[in-house]
Amino acid sequence: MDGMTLPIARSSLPEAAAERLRTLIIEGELPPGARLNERELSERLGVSRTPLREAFRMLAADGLLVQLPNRGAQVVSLSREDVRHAFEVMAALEGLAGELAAARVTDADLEVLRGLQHEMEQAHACRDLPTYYRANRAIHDRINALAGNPILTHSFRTLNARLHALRFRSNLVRTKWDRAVEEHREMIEALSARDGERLRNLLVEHVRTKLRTVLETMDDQMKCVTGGK
Amino acid sequence: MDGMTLPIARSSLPEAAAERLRTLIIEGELPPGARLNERELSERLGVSRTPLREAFRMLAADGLLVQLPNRGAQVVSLSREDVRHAFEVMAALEGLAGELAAARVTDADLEVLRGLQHEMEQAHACRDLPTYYRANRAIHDRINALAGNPILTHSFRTLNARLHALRFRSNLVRTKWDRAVEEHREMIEALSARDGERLRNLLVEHVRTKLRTVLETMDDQMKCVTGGK
DNA sequence: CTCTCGCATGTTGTATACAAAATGCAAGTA
DNA sequence: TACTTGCATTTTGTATACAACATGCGAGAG
Repeated sequence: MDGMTLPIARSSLPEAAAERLRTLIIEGELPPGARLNERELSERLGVSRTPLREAFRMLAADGLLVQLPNRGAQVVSLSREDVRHAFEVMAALEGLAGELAAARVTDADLEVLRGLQHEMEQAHACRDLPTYYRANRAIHDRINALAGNPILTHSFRTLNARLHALRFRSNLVRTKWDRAVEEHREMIEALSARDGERLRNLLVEHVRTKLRTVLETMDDQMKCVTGGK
Repeated sequence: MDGMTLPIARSSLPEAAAERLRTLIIEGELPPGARLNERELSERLGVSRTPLREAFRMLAADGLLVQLPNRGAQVVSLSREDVRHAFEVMAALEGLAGELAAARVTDADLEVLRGLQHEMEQAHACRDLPTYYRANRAIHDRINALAGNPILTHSFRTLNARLHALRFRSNLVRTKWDRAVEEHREMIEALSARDGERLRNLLVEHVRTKLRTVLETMDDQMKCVTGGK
């Protein structure tokens, strides 16, 4: 019998620990800059230091931690420049995803995307930010999946996780929010027309716009911290 | 005194081991598919299993190893599809690098690049493949560095390492070699003109051409293995 | 009073011992 | 002969002990 090869992939202890830590970082429980004490964390996660250290290595490779020799690991804290760099790469990756997706998308895929777009627009109309973000992310994820390139998807996810660690609750100015929704509509259009180049350009521009928004949010947060008094 | 903060970065044992393994893999000493016995390797590298396992995690994150729970690590072996995916992403990254580089390149940078181009053309004239490859790689590396985006550079290097593990001795057909050199000349031109878009297109096309070459080489090697008798 | 040096304490780095899982082989059965 | 089953051996996974290094504090000199 064949066809049932390589099914399981039971997660190992280091992987499980890494997954747990990833969540803690992205949820903000372990904030940027936090130092990670091995003994303390290993007790908290209920594993010994050995698998925990392997988990550290994995997260460091993902860019969520930085490890300093003999001084342990700490949660990465991104500078303005880091964010800009990450978004630049992100834009290129999303652009590629769009280009590839346009060449492979089926009518069934388009239906799903239109459904998500609809959901997103409703959330926009109701000013329901959480639902909006969920639908928004689902759309981007799906376009990426459509590209059918695991390496691309992996890079995309990794970069995304790094940026999510920032936890910018960008409380979205009306005009920008409106524009983002409009951009999404155009993206679906380009995809329907199988116009890869146009979709690429739209996505690149979309990500660049988001960068500007995020940077402004970071500035605001800076102001709150430094000039608040 | 300030300005001398964070200079050192003494390499830790796991990092050193990872670096060593990386070399062994890329040089082909550890061929694709090879299983890595922890005890044997730890003796060979003169470290214990603990740091070696951390090295494994790092290399796995780079995509040079795959780790199967309870079954150890083995050197990745790329399928045709994997190669195509890697090159697709590579093209996007190089394209981005070109675009950014064109916006930041100085006249001094251009002089260096023209020097490398000259070196490459001479190697081409002399049919000196090793020198050609070295100059070729130097040019691409430099364009990437010019982009001034560490995240981009890191992704680029990582993907490159993965592909180098293939060790395709593409014995370069004349026509393709000529064309590659010509493409490089155009790239320097676009860079001189600070034409980012053109440079991006050239680089994307350049990488796609290389993909075709590599795939053909892989096919040939396949033929040698399967149909050689 | 300030700065430096040295020690005490805590934290990370590595090796190793032990546990758990997988692998290969041989004997037994259909 | 082909296939299964169980055991011996090998290999990986985890915990822990010990060593090396970093950090912070206090005493003493300038």
